[in-house]
Formats: sequence, C-alpha cells, structure tokens
Amino acid sequence: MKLEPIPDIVVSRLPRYLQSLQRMHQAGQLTTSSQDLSSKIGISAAQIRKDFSQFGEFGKQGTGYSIPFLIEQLEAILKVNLVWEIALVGIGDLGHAIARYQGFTNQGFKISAVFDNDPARIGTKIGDFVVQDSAQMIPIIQRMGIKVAMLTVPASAAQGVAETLVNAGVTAILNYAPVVLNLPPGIRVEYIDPIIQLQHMTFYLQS
Amino acid sequence: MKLEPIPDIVVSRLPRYLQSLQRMHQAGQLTTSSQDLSSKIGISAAQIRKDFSQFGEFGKQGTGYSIPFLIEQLEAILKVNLVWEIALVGIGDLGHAIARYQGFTNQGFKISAVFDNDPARIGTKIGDFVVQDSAQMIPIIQRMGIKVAMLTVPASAAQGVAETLVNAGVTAILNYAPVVLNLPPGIRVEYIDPIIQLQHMTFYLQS
DNA sequence: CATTGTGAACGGGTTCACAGCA
DNA sequence: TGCTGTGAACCCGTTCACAATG
Repeated sequence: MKLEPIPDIVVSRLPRYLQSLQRMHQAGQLTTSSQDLSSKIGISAAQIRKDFSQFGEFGKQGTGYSIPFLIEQLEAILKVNLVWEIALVGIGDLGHAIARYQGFTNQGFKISAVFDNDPARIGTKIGDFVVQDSAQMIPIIQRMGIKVAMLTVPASAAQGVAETLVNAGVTAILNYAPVVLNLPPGIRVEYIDPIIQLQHMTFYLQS
Repeated sequence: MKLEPIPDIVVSRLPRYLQSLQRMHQAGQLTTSSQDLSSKIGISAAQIRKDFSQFGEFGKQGTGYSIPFLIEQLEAILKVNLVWEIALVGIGDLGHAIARYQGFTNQGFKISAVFDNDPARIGTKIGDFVVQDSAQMIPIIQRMGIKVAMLTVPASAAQGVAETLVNAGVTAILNYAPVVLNLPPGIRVEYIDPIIQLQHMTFYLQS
C-alpha cells in the first residue's frame, strides 16, 4: 500500500467500481476479478488492479476479489459508509425531480433541506420536504452542519448562491447550472451539464 | 494547424470554451485573450492556446481573439451550427424536467420525440410533445433520422433500451441511468450520474 | 507591448510484463 | 494454473519559455 497522495483521477474511478460491485452483489455474485470488472465497465484490468493497490492489497492471487469485502473497503475510502446530508437549492422542474429521486439513500446521501427564493414555492411541500426560503440558508445550513449541496438554480443566480453556500459552511457543490463557479480553494465543485456532454459527442458525428 | 487526430481530452474542453464565450458575447464583450478565458473557467492560458491551435490560428498577437469569430469556429468544429434532433426515452420525473427544459435551443439541439413504455403515460402531452410508445422507437427514430438520444429510464432497463436505440440508428447516447452501457464500437456514450460525482467529492471531505 | 503559437521539457497516468502466491 | 500486485517502459497531456507579430 502506497502512502503517497492518491491521484484525483484514481479517486474519480472508485465510485464506478463501487456501483458495479453493488450491482454484482445484488445479483448474488460473491467474487470478481480485475478481468471481470474490466469487461463490465470498460476500464483495463491492469488499471483496476493498480487503482486498488493504491489503498492496500484487496485481492487474492488465483481467486480475485471478495465482492462484499471490496464494497466495504471502497465505501470506507469514499466515506460513504456514513450519511451526508445534502442541501438542494433551486426547486424548478429539475430540483423537483431530484428532490423526489429515491436513489440517494444507501449511497451515502440524504437530502435534508431544500431551498428556493420564489415566494410562491416557499412553504410548499415536495415529497417529505418543506421548501424553505433561501434567504435563510446560512443559519439553517450552519445549524444542521450541512457540508454538501446540489445547485439547481438558473445560471444567472448560480455564482451568488454558491458563494452563500460556502459562507454557510458547504465545502462540496454539485452544480447543475451551466456556469463555471469561481470559489475559494478547498471547495470541491463537480458539474452536471447535458449540453456540454452532448456537444462533446457531436464532434464525432457526421453531419 | 495540425492535421493529426484531435485528442479527445481537447474536444471535451471545447464546449466549455464555447459556453463561456457565448456568455461574454451576450454581455457585449467583443474580444478576449487566453488569460481572460483562463481566469473565467480555470484552465491554464497555455492550455487554451494549445487547444485552439489544434484547429488553426484563431487569434492575433497583441490583441487576442475575436469572440464572435471564435464562437463561429467552435460551433463549426463541434457541429452545433446545425440542429441535432434528440429522442428522449423515459418520462419519469427526470424525463419530464428535461422535456420541459428550454436550454437546448440555440445550442445545436432540439428534442423531437419522447418515448415511454408505461401505457398510463403514452399519449399524454409533455410541453409540446406527445409521449409515444417505446415499442415504436425503431420505426419512428429511423424515419426521423435521429442520431442522438437521452436515456432517462430505470437502471434495469437502460442496457436493453440502449441496444434498441442503436438498432434504430442512434450513434450518440447521453445516459442518465446509473449503469455502464455495453455497446458496439463507434457508438458514443456520455454519462450523467450525480451519485458518482457526489461520491467523488466525499473522498476529500473530512467526516 | 501585449498576446499568440509552438517546440521542447516535464510530469504523470497507463500499459506491459512478470514475479509471486493461493 | 489463474490472478494479483508492481516496477519499468511507454505514452501522452500539460507547462514552460520564447520567438514572432499586430
């Protein structure tokens, strides 16, 4: 096991491994190999072995990896063996859909507060949540100790709301707004932008 | 200008450049520099210059780049100076939100057909679209010549639906289902999976 | 004088290939 | 024999630094 810092690109592949292992586990499979995983997620077997070896020796020569053991290790490494509360900001169509999505549970996440600045929406119920006034984000997020947020506000509002979230103590933001956020060092941001990804693909299509 | 194949990683940055340039353009800005772009999207200036230089000499020493000209070039490179029709499959909460999203127009895309396999949803209207039976996908997509699809079906259905889409002639899929798709070479797939991205960030958080 | 375009240097991620072990 | 773990080789993307130029 290496004690050197883990390359971010390695970290970025771990959730995929975990996802695939969980699926195999649900299907009743008990062991796997780097080859088996490779065929399922399209990452080379050598790459997979090298990635795991960054964290320890998880496998057995000749037999491969124990799926439950590997899941446990990956969940611990990614810190999703505990539950992170999430603040969801922006309750338009997309925010609605996310608030109602059941897929976060058992993956280490739980939406715990939803915010919007539209008086017509504040106080309404979405699933189990009451939409709260985004003017109250700082005290509420601070009191709850929330560190992770999902941002589904219009592009024009995203930078400002993100700054407020950071002031409230959030350090990780999943940004659905089509803008690059400019935030202090140490704040993690990930982007979800379908247009960016569609345009990436059209480069390769013949018109 | 290089005539060698463009690295995919370069292509993946072009949509971000375009997005940022469009924003500057809307704000009335007429020229920019690699330095200016760098500060806005957090990619090094040298990187930006090198990326552009793969396609030609777009700038002028001393003055930088013309924003309208650069937009035009990037739109042509990404082939989004024309409109790609999109098939949207899976009309749950997320599919609904996407169908109603106005942001695709003027970015090279237009949702042209929406499908679901739930009899309760087939025939209902979502925005301007009538939900069609996914059993009819192949003839409809073929007739319309659709090449791009967005997949918002449950994980368990995604692989099968994706295969059907490929049989119908689709060659680019934006997959929102939390599974890796296994498709023939030549088919482009991009993934949108919030849990993967959240778990990437939690690695860096302190618990 | 500011800024581009680019060859060269650098750094680091991926693949290779094989020793080691169940 | 089958498969892991890993050093070394390889490859490729990024940064550097500067000549070129409007």
